[in-house]
Amino acid sequence: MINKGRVTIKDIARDLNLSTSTVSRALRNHPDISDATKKLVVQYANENDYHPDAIAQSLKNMRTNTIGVMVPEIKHDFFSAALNGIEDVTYAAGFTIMVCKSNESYEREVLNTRALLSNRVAGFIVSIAQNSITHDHFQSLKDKGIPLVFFDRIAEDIEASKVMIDDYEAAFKATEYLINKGYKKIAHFAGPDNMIISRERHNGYKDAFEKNNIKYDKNYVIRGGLNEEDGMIAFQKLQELPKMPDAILAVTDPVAIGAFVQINQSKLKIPDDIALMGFSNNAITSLVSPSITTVAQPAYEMGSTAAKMLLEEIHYKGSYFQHRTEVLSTQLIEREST
Amino acid sequence: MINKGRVTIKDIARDLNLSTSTVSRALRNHPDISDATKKLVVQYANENDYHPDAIAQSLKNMRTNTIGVMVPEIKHDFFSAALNGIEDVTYAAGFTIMVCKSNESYEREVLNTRALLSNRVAGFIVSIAQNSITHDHFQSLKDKGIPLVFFDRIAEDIEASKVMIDDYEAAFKATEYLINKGYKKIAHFAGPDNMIISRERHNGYKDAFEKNNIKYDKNYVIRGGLNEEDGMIAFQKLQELPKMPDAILAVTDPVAIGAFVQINQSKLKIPDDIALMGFSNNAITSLVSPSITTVAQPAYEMGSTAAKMLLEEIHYKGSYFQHRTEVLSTQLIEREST
DNA sequence: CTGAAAGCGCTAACAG
DNA sequence: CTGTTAGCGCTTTCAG
Repeated sequence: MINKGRVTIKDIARDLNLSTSTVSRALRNHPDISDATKKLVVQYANENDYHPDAIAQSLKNMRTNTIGVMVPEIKHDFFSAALNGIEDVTYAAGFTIMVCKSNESYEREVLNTRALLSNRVAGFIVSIAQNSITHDHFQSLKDKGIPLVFFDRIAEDIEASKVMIDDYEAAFKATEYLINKGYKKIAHFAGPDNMIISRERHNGYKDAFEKNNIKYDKNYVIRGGLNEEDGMIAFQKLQELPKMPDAILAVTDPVAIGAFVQINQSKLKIPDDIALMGFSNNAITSLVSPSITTVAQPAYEMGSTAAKMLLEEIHYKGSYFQHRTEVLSTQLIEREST
Repeated sequence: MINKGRVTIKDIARDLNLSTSTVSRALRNHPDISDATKKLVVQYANENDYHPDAIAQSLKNMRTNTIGVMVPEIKHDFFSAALNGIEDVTYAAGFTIMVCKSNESYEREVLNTRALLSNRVAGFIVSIAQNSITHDHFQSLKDKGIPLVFFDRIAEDIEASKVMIDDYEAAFKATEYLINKGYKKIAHFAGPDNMIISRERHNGYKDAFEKNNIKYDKNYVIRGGLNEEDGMIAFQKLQELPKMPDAILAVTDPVAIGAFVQINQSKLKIPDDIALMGFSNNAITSLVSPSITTVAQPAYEMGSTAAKMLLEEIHYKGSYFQHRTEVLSTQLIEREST
């Protein structure tokens, strides 16, 4: 056994005086093979701890049972929940996932795409990095005919399956909820302008004012990133304004948490001095005190849906796969912070 | 181009009137090849978007640049932080990770081990499932000569590299801290007895009483799992006791959070009626109110250290690799709950 | 029902 | 400096 105890089909064939093709067929339960031979081979394989070499199979079949997943971060609640959903679905389908994180960096995203490509993953599930400049690396996957599904942070300009929520509507409703609660000066901690989720949420926020005939104050829109540090920074910027708002709508829960921490370090009280609202329903928002009102985003389902759509495309036999965009529903969760 | 636009060495060789071996060597910057040929080949490869097929390389070289990672859960703070550390280190070394989760299930752990094995991962990084009965599947990896590193949830009976904290000492100090704070009846929400981290933490807890000449009350040890639901259940069991304790030491932060939620639903107040202490320093423990005292466990470092040790073993050229056990240090973080 | 042979993409002796 | 050849482990025609 040259390869450190790894039993191959060849070994079995030799020991059993059969050809490799017969062994291969017996193992895959091919109808041509007699039951006697099958039994013999399978038993021998089990006894000798034979396991097919997925690498060799992949090379031969020109396809792997691996799915490439790229997320900006692993540690964030939203993404780790989505990963959970992806893993559950792909596991059930006999696939394994290669997980890469872009760390919100364009360069790392490009390099990881290449690495996953080199590993001939059967398909990609991607949530785009905050700093992603172009989408050429994703377009080239489509050009190569590799199935690709985006979730949450999607690319509009690429024809692919997508899983998202209605960010516009969710932000609109969130803002309207605050307005109805009586808040008049509502600030928005927005995300980067190059990201669709940021833009949509910002637009929803903006339009809620219009519909309710309230003047929209540009100065109350603080632009930044999507993570906790960004929420801290945004609140600091807010404090430099001549007049503080009476509510904040954060583009994500991490941003809300960042703001939460800073607010608690100021003399302001939530919700009396300033209300706070997040976006995602991370576990933490229900546990802090006061608990934070937020928009529940079905992270696990977004992941599992993306995985299901990808598998569908991978298994699709026809010539032209019709891409869909699944829009999952959100839910406003009212808590103590508003 | 038969394989959907994928350029191979063969294609380049044909178009450039060279042999495949020359192209292969030129691409890998082999000294035998003339600079002129190298330049020609490399340029052509770039222009035509050539990327080496990692599957074919792996088959040929009998090794992949993939590392198999198995965790009980992805979503938990501790594991997602550890995954982050693993991903950063392996990415820097040019490896990609295949991530599987066992869902705390023995069967799934075994199946995943097989799947990763089939994919010929260069090595394994594992944190064992709560319900893992035997470690045969891991032993068989060692038998096959595949590098394996355990972190946090280790297997004592397997000779492999390990990354852990001194669970005994950490629990001992945590308990002693509570004792010194004046708490007399300290309950322990312990983990499953088959897990080393549970046993060690339990032993540390127990011995702290002995050293301080305090009687240890078996009834105050509630055994359960390691997750949030388990903390909830444990607290319910605790309430059935004739006399409530004045403090709880939870085996993990999720268990502490579960208890936290239940306590808040009872009439008891933290820390006046009952103190609460966790284990890991999950982000959430600092944000809830009252914030929870806990033992900081360096999750990211445990992951990155495990990855470094694994890479070391993978790259080791000698005949006998000396396994180490790295014990990372913990830190007691005092907060409002005690 | 079974076997021989070719080939997936790549690398590495071995020859020139 | 470059080419020929064989082979990694597996599947799959094609031929008996």
